[in-house]
Amino acid sequence: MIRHTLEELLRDALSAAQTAGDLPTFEIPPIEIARPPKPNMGDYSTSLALKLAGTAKRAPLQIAQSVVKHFPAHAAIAQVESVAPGFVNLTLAPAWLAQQVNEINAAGAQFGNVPLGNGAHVQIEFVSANPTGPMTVASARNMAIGDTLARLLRAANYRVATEYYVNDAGSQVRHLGESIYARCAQQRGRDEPFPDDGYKGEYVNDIARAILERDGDTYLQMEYPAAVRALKKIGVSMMLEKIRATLARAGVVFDEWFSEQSLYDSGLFNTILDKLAAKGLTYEKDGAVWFQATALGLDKDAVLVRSAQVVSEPDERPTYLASDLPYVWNKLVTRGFDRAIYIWGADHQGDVPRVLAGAQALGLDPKRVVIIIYQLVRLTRGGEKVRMSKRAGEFDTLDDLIDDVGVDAVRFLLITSSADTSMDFDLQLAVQRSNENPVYYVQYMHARIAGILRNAAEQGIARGQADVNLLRHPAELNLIKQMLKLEEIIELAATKLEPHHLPHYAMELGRAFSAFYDHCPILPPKQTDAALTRARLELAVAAKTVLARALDLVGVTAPETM
RNA sequence: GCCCGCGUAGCUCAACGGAUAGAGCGUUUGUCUUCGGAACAAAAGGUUGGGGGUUCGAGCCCCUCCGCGGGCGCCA
Repeated sequence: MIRHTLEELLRDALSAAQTAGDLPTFEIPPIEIARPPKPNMGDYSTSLALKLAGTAKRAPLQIAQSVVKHFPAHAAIAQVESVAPGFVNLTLAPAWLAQQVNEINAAGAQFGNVPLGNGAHVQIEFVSANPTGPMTVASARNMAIGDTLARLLRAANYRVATEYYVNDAGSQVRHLGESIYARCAQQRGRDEPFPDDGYKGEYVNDIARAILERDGDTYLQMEYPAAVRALKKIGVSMMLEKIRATLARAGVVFDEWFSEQSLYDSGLFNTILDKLAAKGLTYEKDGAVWFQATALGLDKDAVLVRSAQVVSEPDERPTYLASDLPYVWNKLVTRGFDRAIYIWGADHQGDVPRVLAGAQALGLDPKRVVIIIYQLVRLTRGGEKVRMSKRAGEFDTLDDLIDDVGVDAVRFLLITSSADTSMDFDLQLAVQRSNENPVYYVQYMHARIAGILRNAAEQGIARGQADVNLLRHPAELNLIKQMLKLEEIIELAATKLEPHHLPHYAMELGRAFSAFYDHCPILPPKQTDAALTRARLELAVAAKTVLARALDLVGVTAPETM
């Protein structure tokens, strides 16, 4: 990556200046490179001279001048200059830039990959919505962030496993089973009361109907608790199928669907309790089992297993935290992931310290646990706040949103702002706004290139024997620079786990192509120079590849026609 | 009350502690007898919520107010 090359060259320059006595001897800190605000300031810049002024005991500008003086010659660099108050600006060489078109085309779909992760094994767990109803739009941001992150980390040389944590233990899924039972009975004409905590959505009726159709009255003839247990299992698996289908529409496929219940069935839950107890980090109080989180610096202790007085069902006594602890152990020890990444909404931020403390209590390095908190999307419809309650049956499904707005627009929109930003999302506006979503601009540029390539083929223009050195127009060089930036964006986004940089980059790249397209005719009859046609076709092919990659990383399609 | 996040152009949002704070949409104007006009070029639009502080340099870091969202239970 050119950026890293420049860092090394700057380091060499500093070191050479020290050897020559132009600068005093001091330890050279990590070199940070930025992009200057204006094009006439070059392509890259560094403020290292400003930062070194103290340690080097020289005026910033003087340090910058020394760096320029000792900067090694390099084919990629056309100009190095110092500028007040102490910046060093670097300009890339046109000949080198033009050559990069061949490099990009040689790399093809691999272009943009960076070695960052060194093959480390990372798990990303996301969505993990309760399997008690269809996916709602409330899960959309979680899904978009998690899946884009997975794609990004793969591009950054991590081994990535994606996982959906299925909350199939506890009272919520029991309520689902009870709701299905009630609907089955009602559909058979029985006067069965609907449970207070039941799920009132119409989809429960659909499930009941399907079950009656398939299995007849089997479950209605069973003892109630056994029937609920059976219907719960069937309901969960049917909901998961529905959720899986919705996710597939959105371009999201999970490597693993991990059952919460399995943590209890396997005995791992008890093992973890024993481990904590052995360290003296649990105690009993009022019939409940507590985790002594205060011993790890937290404000208060947390309940792991509720008392019989509070929760009658023994299976439902463990809290969320109780399963989070064996789960993190399972991730980091049983399965040996180097890092476990969680994507949680801001409504779970309070659980973060407890899980990290729990990991630490179990002797795991908390740095291997990364919990990304995203701010909740504020859903409105025509300015009115939308309430989301699966239990009351009031919610907007993700399927409906995809029907109305389209997968590409939804994903692009949701990933454009950083996880820390509370987004406003108006379901009514989203439909109208779909045509002005920037995603279409980027896709259009891709389709446009595809159209040009089709035209070229029709005109019998074959690729090959192109001399990319003919590419010297500012719009051509700028487009190449933007394409090269993909590597930096992937490295940045993967390092900081911030997928929102991708859509902004895609727009920037689209603009660069559009400007090139407007200023530089490619095909006859507009372009009469056959050699230039071939060179520009190479550039167009490269641009198409990079645009497609940028879109794919966000999970957006790159259409050949629109 | 305490904890976390956020307050940037009319709207939705960007901006490794760096240079004159940028995009999209919207508004206004222009370009082109369209290699795909879902385009390009330009303009208007800002005291980065207020006030202090640190720094050569602050939208970004610290303090403090105000506002918004979320969390603070043997709920899940």
